[in-house]
Formats: sequence, structure tokens, C-alpha cells
Amino acid sequence: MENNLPSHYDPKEIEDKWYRFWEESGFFHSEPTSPQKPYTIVIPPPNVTGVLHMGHALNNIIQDILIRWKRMQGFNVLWMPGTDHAGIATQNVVERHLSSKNIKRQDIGRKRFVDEVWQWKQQYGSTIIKQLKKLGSSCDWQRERFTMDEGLSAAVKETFVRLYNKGLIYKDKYMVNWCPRCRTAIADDEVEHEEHEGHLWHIKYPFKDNPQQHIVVATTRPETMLGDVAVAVNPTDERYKDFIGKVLLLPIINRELPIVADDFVSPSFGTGAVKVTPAHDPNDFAIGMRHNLPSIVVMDEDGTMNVNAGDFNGQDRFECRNTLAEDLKLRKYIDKIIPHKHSVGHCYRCNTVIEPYFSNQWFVKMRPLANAAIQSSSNKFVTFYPERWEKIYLSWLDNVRDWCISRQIWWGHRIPAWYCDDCNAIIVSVEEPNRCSKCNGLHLKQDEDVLDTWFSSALWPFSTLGWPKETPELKYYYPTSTLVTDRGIIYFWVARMVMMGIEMMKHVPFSHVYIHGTILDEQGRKMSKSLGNGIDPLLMIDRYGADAVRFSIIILTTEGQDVKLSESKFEMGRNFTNKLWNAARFIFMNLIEENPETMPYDSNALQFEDKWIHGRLNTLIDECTASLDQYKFNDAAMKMYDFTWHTFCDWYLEIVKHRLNNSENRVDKKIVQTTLATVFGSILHLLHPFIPFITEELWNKLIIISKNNNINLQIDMTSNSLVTGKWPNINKQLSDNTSEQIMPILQDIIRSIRNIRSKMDIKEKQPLKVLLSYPQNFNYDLHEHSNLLKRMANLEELEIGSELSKPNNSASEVIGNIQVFVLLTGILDPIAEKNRQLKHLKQLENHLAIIHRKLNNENFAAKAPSHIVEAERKKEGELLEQIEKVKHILSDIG
RNA sequence: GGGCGAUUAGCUCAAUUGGCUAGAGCACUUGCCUUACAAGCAAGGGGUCAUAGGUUCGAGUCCUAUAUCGCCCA
Repeated sequence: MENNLPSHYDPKEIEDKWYRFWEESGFFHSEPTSPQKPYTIVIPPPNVTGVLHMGHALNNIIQDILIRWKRMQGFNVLWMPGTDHAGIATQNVVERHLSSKNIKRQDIGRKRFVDEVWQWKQQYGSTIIKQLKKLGSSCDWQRERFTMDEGLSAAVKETFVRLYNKGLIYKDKYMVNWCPRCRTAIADDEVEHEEHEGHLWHIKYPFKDNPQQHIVVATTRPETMLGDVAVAVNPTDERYKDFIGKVLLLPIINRELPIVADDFVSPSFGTGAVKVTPAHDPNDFAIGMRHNLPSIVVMDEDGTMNVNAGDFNGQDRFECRNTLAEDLKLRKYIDKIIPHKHSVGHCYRCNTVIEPYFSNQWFVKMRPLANAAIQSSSNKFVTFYPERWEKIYLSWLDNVRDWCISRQIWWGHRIPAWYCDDCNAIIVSVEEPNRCSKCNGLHLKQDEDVLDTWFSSALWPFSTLGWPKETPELKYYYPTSTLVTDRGIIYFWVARMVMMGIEMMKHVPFSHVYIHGTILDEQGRKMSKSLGNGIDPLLMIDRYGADAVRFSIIILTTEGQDVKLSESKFEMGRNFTNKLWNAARFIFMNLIEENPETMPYDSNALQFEDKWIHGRLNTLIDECTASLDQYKFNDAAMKMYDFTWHTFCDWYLEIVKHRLNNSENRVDKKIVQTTLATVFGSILHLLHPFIPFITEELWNKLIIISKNNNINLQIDMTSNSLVTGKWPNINKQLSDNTSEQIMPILQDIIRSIRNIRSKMDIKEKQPLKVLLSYPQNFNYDLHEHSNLLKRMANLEELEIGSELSKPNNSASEVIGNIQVFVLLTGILDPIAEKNRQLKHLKQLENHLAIIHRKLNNENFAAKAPSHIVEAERKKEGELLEQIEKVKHILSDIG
């Protein structure tokens, strides 16, 4: 086989090819039959309307790393993928689509509209799935689920019926959050609060029996005054004490308003007198209940003022605010208007200002479910990473209110409740009833509403595994292992999955919850369509390759912290994949022989640097595995990067080049070829969960070239794919301690000679003469490494000896207890040399000062652990020795 | 109003239970197209760890306060 790799890595050539191979080979598919332990992740289902953004990318890269890593560790892994039906969002999309054809959903009716949505789903619903594949996600696509498919719909009905029968679901009239644009109720946590610069309108309400006198009430929403039924004051408020029980007249409308006393009213807000509008404010609703006041609805579902609003009938609520204010001004009812900051609720789907709306809705009774979730947290059945999110999750559970689950839209799981026209009974049932269970009547009508999408998402960890059927999958994979998500849906989704898991399955749905950071733009703002500051992951994949995108993102993501992202960040990943590619080029071209011989691999023949690199690799394997165990992805990635680039390429490859070019010692050449291939193969295994495409490509080339050239890797080379490869284990037999201790010394020596070269302006190509002096009690034999030093520092002569003295015309360097003398007859720049030494002396003295400060402190010796004190003493000795040597050198320079 | 996070090199971020002279990447300086890689190699420069107190033999790390920024909840 020829080594004909191009000098630059081109991801486009290989990514799709390997993804197809993996999928067709069934590597991502899992069956619940194996004797291995399962490792399961359910994907946070993206909206079926969604397109991949950077947040998805980060989320799925992390999941894929976990999944690929655990698969390589021998677990039977299942990554369960799918999408959710996103009731409101999808309905909005399809409605917009229809309106471009001048069709309203009301025109075509419920059935045809839902058909339209399904058609839309068939056509566009798999966009994000395709995009996840581009990223390399190794999901079990054969098991892909959708929250509206048959099985999951059955799970939704079953859950609803069980909770209803247990009294945990009820229907009631209540003040809910209403989106006038979506024309549906939404849940408390679907309301986003924003600070608005509004006004506080001070309006005069005259007394009925004395219109010359009035009470001033303050409100931020004057249009709701049309529905006022009372004015409330605090019973302790001296200003109003005498007026309680009297009657005011509502301006313009002239409705009679009693003055009531209620503790809820804060005397310090506004004027201390508030208007009471039970139909349009939750607090007023409560006051209305306490004082037996009527409710007057003045607004329709879409935010238009209705007939109760008198002259304002037909006006939009915000238009009405303006015209009403003008009217009040004209009629001198305005006392004053002051600027006022206040928080306004918005629909999280369409950003329309939420209207409190009194209506008949279905609710889940949360207290018992939340208590069970809290309990499972204190029992450590669920652990959050990073742990601080647990507190946030618990505080939500502590304060949670009942969950409004009915939505007045058409796309979703229709509520399995029927109303009997004959006896008004409510029948809740999984199957559609054909007659009333109470009166046997035949006139049944199903509830028009659908369920909140999060209701079905809450069942995701078990509904996707077949529940309510008792499938082998459910038995084997549930509870799942890790959930990976963003903090934004801890309440919406994580908490509700835990509650439903406990309630339906008697067990929490996952043991670990990993919360990753949010991707922000360069300036630290959230990426959003409206700001146009998003970075399209697919475009980045196109420009830099999926591996580069994955690696860059992971390097930037430290545990749970937000990520400020800009396109230039991807260069890092691209450069790394290119480095890896070129390391492979070099290795491959050095593995290929014209007449490959078969030679047994004798680990006793390993040379110093071979043992060293194996030792470094062992450490890397240990550290990376530990980092991944703690979800420290960036830590593991950094270590792999550093090892690959700065240990393996910068040093090992450079050190062994001469052995590869030496055609005489064929045994040694085989040793170094085998070591190269083994270490590189291990690197590819370690990197595979992070950058699956390029590692797979290079691994396949590596094993083919190795086999063709009779090189036996010291790791498993039977696997034709890293997806099913084995996560590396450390191999102590190939390493030793001595090499790990000496190599850093050799590296320091080499660096110091190169440094002298650079400072003295000597070309790299010019060979140098060097003396190396070591103390008599030196523990290691440096002579053994003479050739290594000569090659790496380009030396023509190297004399190594004990206690050698400094030759004339030499630049020198003190490295611990070793001294390096570079002979520079005729080219030594004495001033430069003196400055070098002075600088070094200063460094050493600064360091010594720090150590003396510690040692001179009596308490240090008395209280610090002895090994720390010992270490400081040892350092002190070494520094004194070095300082003496440097001073000696300086006196020699003069 | 309550809670959480952040503040370390010009920029983006690291730094085990407090313990080698605080580290990377990018950018910067100098020299190199050296037969794997210029998306590269070699050698460098650059930090009062936001501020003020405190605890400790010892603080980037723990405590208290302040400032700035961000997020969540009400």
C-alpha cells in the first residue's frame, strides 16, 4: 500500500463515508439481550421544528463523547434519540405556512389542520436529525421516537388516566397565564418576565355621594379598570380608615365600587389604594373571592376589549390603554403619571405580553409529586453535576404550584376526557368510551384541549422504551444512566421527568444529571435569531470539519461554565486535526517497507525513549479516564492535545527519526515502528470519542499498513472500527521509572543549548561543541544518552564528565546540579552572556527569597506537614548550589 | 427584593482536599520553507490572580464586605 496522504487534512472526504459505514454496520444499535451492563442516555428531544444551533451541538457532542467512551469501555450502550412535537411552536409554524396561502386553521377545521401538521412533519421534521448525524452523533436511530407517535401517545393517555384516578389531575376554574396571540393557556414557568419601563397611572375615583371628592388609585394597566369592581385599602392604613365601606364611582363607566379592606394591599405602594379587577389579575381575583365580589371580563381571548368595555369595545388592549388614558386626561381624572419600572410576563414561545385570564383548565397537583422528587434527591438517587444545580432544582420543587397542562390548540395529545351531554359527567379513559359510565347516555363529547408538550416529554425516559407495555427494553435500560442538558430546562423537563419517573416507574429516570453551560456570542450575549449573532454549527462543520468543531467546543467548555464563542475558536480544532493527520503521514511513510520482514516483538529490546513514551501514555490513559469519570471533558481533551502534540510529536517523533532512517539495524527499526504504531493507535482510541471521524480514518489506515508490513501493534488490532474498539488500558510492562525521571533532564539540557543558540544568534544548522558536567553523586548515567543529546541539540562534540570546569569562551547554563557549557570560541558575545547569567541569578535569588521567607518563619517548621518543610529545605539547598555556580560563572566573565 | 455564577497574561479560559517559581490556546517578539505538518518548527517576552479586610505556618483557592458583569426566581 502506498502512503499518499495529502499534506492537509480534508474532513469532507471522509466524514460522510464513515458515518454511513457506522450506521450500516449497526454499531449504534443496541439490543437488551446482552450479558453486559447497560449504559443509557435519552436525548433531550429537540423540537421537530428545530434546526441545529450551537447549544444543540454542545449538548450532543457531550452525549456522544460519553456514549462512545462507554461503548469502548464495554458497556452495552443505548443512546435513545428522537424529537418532540412542540405543540405551540409547530402549530405556529404550520399556521404561518397556511396563512401564506390565505388559509386560517379555522377555515379547514381541526381534522384537516392536524393532517396538514403531519404532512409538514413528514416533509421537514427530520431536518435536525440529519444535522445531528453530521455532528457524528452515535444514536441508535433504529429506535428513534417522536412524542406524537403511537406508543408515546399511549403512554400519555395512560399517565393522564392514572394521575386522574389518583386525584393528581383535576379540572378547575382558575386564573391562568394566557397568551392572546397563541390563544392558549400556558404554565407558570412558560412565562418569561422582563423589566419594562412603564408608567404608574394615578387615577381619581370620585365618591358616589360626593363627586367633588375622590380617592386616587395607582395602576400600571389602566385598561383593566374597565373591569373594576371595588377599591381596596389596607385596614391599618390611617389615611383610608374612615372610607372603608363607602362607595366610589368608576370613572367613565360610572360603575359603583365599594371600598374594601384587605391585608394584601401594601400601604407603601402607589397611593395605598388599589383598584380591584378580579377577572384580570390573580391578586385581585383572590381579593374578589375574599370579599365576595363579582368578576367582570372586559377582554376577549385575543386581547381585544369586549362589550363590557363600553365605548372601547373592539379595541386592542394596548390601543385601549392609550385611548382610555387620553379620555381620562380630557375628563380630568388623571392625578399624575409617573415613570415606573415593572416586570411584565411574556409568552416564551412568541414573546407576546401575557394576560392573566380566568378560565377552566386541567391541572396536575404538584405537591405530592414534588415531595417524592425532593425525597429522592436527599437519598442521592439523583446527583447533579455540577452539584450547585441541585439547590436550584430543589428550590423550584419546594415552591412549585399546580401545573396547568391544558392548551387551547389543536396540535398535541388530545385530553382523554369526555363530557356527557345527558348527565354532565366527566369520563376519563384511555380508550374512547361509547357510552356514559354514569348514565349510559350516548351523547359524549371529547375535551377540545390538548396537553402541554412537556407532559409527554416528562415521560420520555420510559415512554421511549415502550412503557406502558412491559418491554424487555424497559426492563433492561431503565433507569437510564446520565442525562445531559442545559440549565434552561431543569424545571420544564428534568424535574418533571423525575416526578413522573417516580410516580409511574417507582424509580428516578436517571442517576446523574450533567448540566453544561450555555453558548454565548463573543460579547457574552445569548445567541438568538433576533440578534442575528448565532454561529451556525453546520457552516462551521463545512469550513473546519465536524471533528474540529467538536474538539474546539469541548476544549472551551469547562465544567458548567458558559462558553463565549467566535468562529476563530474553531481554528484550534482544525489545527489539531491537521497535526494528527500529519503525524499519521509521518508514521505511515515510516512503517512501509519494500520487503517487510516478520520479526517477533521483544519488549526487552525497547530503547530508553520507547519506554519513556509508553510511560507518558500510561499516565495519559489514567488521567483521561479519571477526568471523564468526573465529567471533566475539557480536562481530558486538553491532556490528549498536549500529549499528542507536545510529547509525542515534538519529542518522541523527533528523537526516533534517526532510528527509522537506519536501515542496518532491522531489529531496532521494527521495535520503533511497533512502538510508533502502538502509541499512535492508543492515541486514536483515546481521541475517538472526541473526534470520531479522523481517528476512524487513520486507525483503518494504520491497521492495514501495519498488517501489510508485519508490524504487530501491542494493542488489539482486530477491530475494523474504533466505534467497537477497546478503551485503552495502561501497560506497565512497556514503561519504566528511570526513563520518566531522566527524560525531563535531557529535555532541559536540550532546551538550554537551543536557548543559547538563539540568544547568541547561532544558526540551527551550525553544529556545536558542548561539555556536560554532573556532580559526583549524580544518580544517572548521562553517557547513555549522549547520542540523543547530540542529535536533538545538533552537537558535533559532546563531552560528559563529572565536575568538569568551565572552558574559556563558553556560554553556560546551570540546570539543577548539572552544568552545560557551549563552546563558542570567536562567536561568544560576552555582554549577552553576562546578561543571561544575571537574569538567571535574579530568578534564582527571587525564588530563594520566597523559600527563606517560609523557612525563617518558626511557625512554618512547627505547623506545616513535615514533607512540605522537607521539600522546602531541599529546594533551598539546591538553589544555594545553583546560585553559587552562576556567581562563579559571572566572576569568570568578569 | 432573594439566589447563583463570573472577575487570573492584550483576548478566551485553566489551576485536585489551601502547599514546587500561577499554566494553556490565540495574539505578540526573534530565527527558521530542517524530506510529517508554515494550519508548521525552535527560542522568547508578557500576570499586584477585581478591591478592602480577615482566618492560616502558608490564600488565586476558605470567610466577610464592596464594585462591575451575567443568569435564574419573585
